[in-house]
Amino acid sequence: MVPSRLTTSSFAVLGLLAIRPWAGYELTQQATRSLRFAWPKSERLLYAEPKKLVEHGLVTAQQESVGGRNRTVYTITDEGRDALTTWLATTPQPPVLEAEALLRLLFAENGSIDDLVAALEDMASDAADQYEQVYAINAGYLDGSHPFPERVHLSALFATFQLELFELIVKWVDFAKAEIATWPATDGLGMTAGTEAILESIKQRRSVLESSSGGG
Amino acid sequence: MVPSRLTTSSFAVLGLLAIRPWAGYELTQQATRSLRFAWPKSERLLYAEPKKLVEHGLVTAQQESVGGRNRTVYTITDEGRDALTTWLATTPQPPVLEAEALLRLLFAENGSIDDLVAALEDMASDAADQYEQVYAINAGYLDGSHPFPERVHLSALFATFQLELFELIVKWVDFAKAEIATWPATDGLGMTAGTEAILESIKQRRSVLESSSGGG
DNA sequence: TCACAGTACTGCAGGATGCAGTAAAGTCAA
DNA sequence: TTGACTTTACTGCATCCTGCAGTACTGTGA
Repeated sequence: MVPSRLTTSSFAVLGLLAIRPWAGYELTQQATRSLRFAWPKSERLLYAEPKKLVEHGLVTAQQESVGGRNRTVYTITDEGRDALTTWLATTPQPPVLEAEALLRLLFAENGSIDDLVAALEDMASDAADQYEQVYAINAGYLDGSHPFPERVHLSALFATFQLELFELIVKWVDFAKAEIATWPATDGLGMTAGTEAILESIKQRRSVLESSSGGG
Repeated sequence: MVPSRLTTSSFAVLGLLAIRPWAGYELTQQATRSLRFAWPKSERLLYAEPKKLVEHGLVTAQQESVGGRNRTVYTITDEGRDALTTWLATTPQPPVLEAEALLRLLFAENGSIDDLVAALEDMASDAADQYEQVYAINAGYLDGSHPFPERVHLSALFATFQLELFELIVKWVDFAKAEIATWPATDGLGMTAGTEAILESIKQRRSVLESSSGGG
């Protein structure tokens, strides 16, 4: 049978296997914890990916007996390391954000002010929790407690992105709540003074990107 | 046959239909354009959703002949409006970010510095393009050119989130590039002076959320 | 008139998710 | 030591969702 094709998720798992060998279960735990904010995937998929990698010869599987119980430990092969390196030289997919709370903002005119505020507060609360988690983990790394100390330069840089993102969400929700507090209703408002001010401030904002390296 | 269950994507389409009736094709265009940054879904799904909504009685379908060609126009029902309002009172799913470029940062030790920088620049370039698009559309709304002027208060508020997010990405990539420029290689660096400084600054950051409304 | 872009979809293979289920081992308390 | 509960260690299946190819007709400019 022809093996199914390798996806970004395959390389996500392969990347973990490049750090050290993992059992299937460990892999799902590790991936949901450490990749949650860059490449969030279901446990079910994470169990399936290493099998696909074995079919492609990028990984080998060993049955192990720990305390009389079986588990499968996966180890990356030289071909696997090559495939990972090759993949890193390709172009990544653009980032994708899925935010149900923002969808509710766009359609807020069909619900109450309270519903809208509650949805945004949920988003902020999730972000605040995630901020706490990332903060707690990374602040701890200063004492050398990183599970793979030689990789801390990568984790730390990634953490700055996560924290800035969660901070942005929390702060934006505060801003949005202040604006919504001036609304008498969710529907039919159109160009209020507040909206005009927001659109004017957008127009002023422009310059921030011009000084940057952006270019496409 | 039992109709398949309504998903968040169903309500996304229902939300568009609450604004005005749309043909299937228009709906896919409108959804990919206006929901791209809150709820990005495939054209294929967007064609299927209104049919599901019809099965549930939330929408009606009319065959139309425009210039001898057929198309199906969908119109929301009263039940549809009720369902939308009910949905808006429920709790939203937490936001999800999928960023392949960040995955490449986490596994960068398996590739070159240039590969890593290129991946991050791709992400920044995508974000800069999206910034331009959102900027252009929203700056134009000041002259009253919004296709649904009574909804501009919602679009404008949403736009502030998008612009801040894209700006964050572009600026963070600049920061990350500056840090990476100090690296002699991608692998085995561990706790460099730069990494220590980053982790220290994370520790100092903490206070920013404490003044906010966050709380879960 | 002919190519090409836009309108207006459908079918299908296969990737991804959620949930339920299986089963054995560890953990804690009555 | 027995029983309840959690953790380890997965698999199967229905359904969801995506990407791609394909169909077919209309409008536009050269």
